[in-house]
Amino acid sequence: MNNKLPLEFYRRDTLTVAKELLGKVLVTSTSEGVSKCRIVETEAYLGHSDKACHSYHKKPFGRVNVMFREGGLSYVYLIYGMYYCFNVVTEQEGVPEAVLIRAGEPLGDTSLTQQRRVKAKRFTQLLNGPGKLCSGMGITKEHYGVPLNSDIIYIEDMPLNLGEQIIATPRINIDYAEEARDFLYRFVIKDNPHISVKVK
DNA sequence: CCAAAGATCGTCT
DNA sequence: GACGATCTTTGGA
Repeated sequence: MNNKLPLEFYRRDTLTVAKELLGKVLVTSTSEGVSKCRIVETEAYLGHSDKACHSYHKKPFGRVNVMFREGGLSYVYLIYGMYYCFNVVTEQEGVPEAVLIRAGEPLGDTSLTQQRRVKAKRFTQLLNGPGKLCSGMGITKEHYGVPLNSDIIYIEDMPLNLGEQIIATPRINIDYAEEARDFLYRFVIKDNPHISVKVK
């Protein structure tokens, strides 16, 4: 089976995409092998109105260039000099918005993910954070600007499980962003054990 | 040119 | 709960 989400899926309102990505299946394919996970936590970053967004009051150069392009591309950046974070670019060309994929639930054969995350003490800690997710799925700067219908990285359509609910909360670690701190732009699957930070 | 901070994680107390 | 690792990007002089 191969139901990759079409690129049109990403070329819509960023908050809608952030919510609808929950439950979908992220697939990566590297020289080491194929890895899959179910997306359980996302955050929206809204260019013009959002002080927490990398592209806030920015021109399309350097790291954020890909955010200004058409939805459906991958935006990967290095954080704190050590960890990658994986985002999905959304909206139309010229609207610099994206969704950060913060946590996933490993699916299928998880041996490769476990090899990449030898420090994880529990199964639920394999992909429960943006840096861990990139590490465990083998996502690096090589994936910067790659379209999400390519063979090396894509997302499969998948409905939420019966009875699962979506919760909106403030985003994690953006205390510097003044009023944007309080925006309810983080979305998680309620009660899922693989999310990065417990909902209060 | 240089200083400082950051959409994090693992370790230690 | 606090802190250090590590390096790109940014902002100010």
